[in-house]
Amino acid sequence: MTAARPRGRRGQGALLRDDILAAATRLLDLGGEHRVTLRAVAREAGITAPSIYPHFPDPPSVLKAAADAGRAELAALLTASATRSADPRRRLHDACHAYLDFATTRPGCYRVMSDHPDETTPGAPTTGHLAALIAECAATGRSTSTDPEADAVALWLGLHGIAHQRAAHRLFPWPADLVPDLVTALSGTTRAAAPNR
Amino acid sequence: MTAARPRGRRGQGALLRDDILAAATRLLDLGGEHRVTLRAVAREAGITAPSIYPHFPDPPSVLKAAADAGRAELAALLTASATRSADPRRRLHDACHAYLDFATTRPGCYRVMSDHPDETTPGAPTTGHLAALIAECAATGRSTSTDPEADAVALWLGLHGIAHQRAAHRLFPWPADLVPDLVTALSGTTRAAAPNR
DNA sequence: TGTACATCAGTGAACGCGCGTTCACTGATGTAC
DNA sequence: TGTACATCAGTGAACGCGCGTTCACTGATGTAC
Repeated sequence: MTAARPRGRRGQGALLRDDILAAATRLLDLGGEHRVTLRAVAREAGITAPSIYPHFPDPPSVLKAAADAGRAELAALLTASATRSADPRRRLHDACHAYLDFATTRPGCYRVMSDHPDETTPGAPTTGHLAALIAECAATGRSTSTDPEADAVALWLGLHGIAHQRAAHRLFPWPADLVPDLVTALSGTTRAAAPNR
Repeated sequence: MTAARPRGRRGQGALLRDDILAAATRLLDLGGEHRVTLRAVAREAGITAPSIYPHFPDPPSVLKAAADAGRAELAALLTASATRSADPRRRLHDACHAYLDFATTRPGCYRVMSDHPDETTPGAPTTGHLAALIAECAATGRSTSTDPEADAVALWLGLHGIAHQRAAHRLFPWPADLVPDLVTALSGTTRAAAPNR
């Protein structure tokens, strides 16, 4: 339980919404979805439970908002990863590692993102980024992909499989080149340029 | 709630264990893990809640037992899938479809299997089957795999990604050849013999 | 500038619910003599 | 063969807990005059 939150000033009520979301995300990454109850979130945010109602109609909508915030955060990380290399193959691998790093450092948030997905576009924001990168590789002769959109979906699903099972078996000795091999196979890129990571 | 279960005869007490497990599995596939409470399982099995204690020490152990039973069931399906074709490539694809069919028809059970995994060997029983099939393909020149164990892990993770996200987006129009393409890419088999399924 | 008032951002007590868990018990069934 | 008894497979009532949700309220802050 956090120290009591000072009462907001008039007109600043919306600030509490962010505090609630931050508290929920903290609980999520600490102990998983079942820890995110209205009362627990209120305790974590230093307020009382009824104070949540003006900002969220019910508990599921808090989780949905946390998932949406996670997707926005992941989108920013993917965008940032594209600035770290000039080689499109390298950028593709960097994006995949950014995805997996997010899943590792924010396990509860990652999980709630797949359990409360963006219903209209599964894979958002990941598949869009990956498709663009695969298309770029294909356009410059670095990938044999003829359908970057479909290959991006397959690659995303592979990454999700890795992220999800890794979270369950943190100590298991996974194959050494699991990630680069999977990325290479599913993106149709040549093995030669797999980055040394 | 099921009709009251007739009281077992003397010496038949262990039968209730199977009834409890069956009730838990039913709830699992109907509504997910959070529906599996001791009281709900007891209602579904037609008994009272305290009757569960002689058979399971606590709620998590019921879920763990359900996951173990699911793994045994999946192992049997994978074994059965290997009898349907003489072509190793075809058998590999059949095994992958058997895996995905299990995940589709038993969603709650599949999910609890990944949430309560066999801690010593992740991927059991799937990776063992897949590794043998990939090795067979490689031995007969139908796969370029040089490390069937590692490739089986990657393939399993890809299948898991598909199974897990499909469950969340049942109506999404996934790429038409998603499964055969992913299986082919991750197993190193040649595209020519992908079965028409 | 002063003052009455409306509003905003919450609080705190209370409710009913389903849960896990305990305990004493019951009644049918098998067993010892 | 008959009968007393031990045991087994459960039952049913009760407990304390955390939960979601409601309601009347409070006290600081801004606003109208």
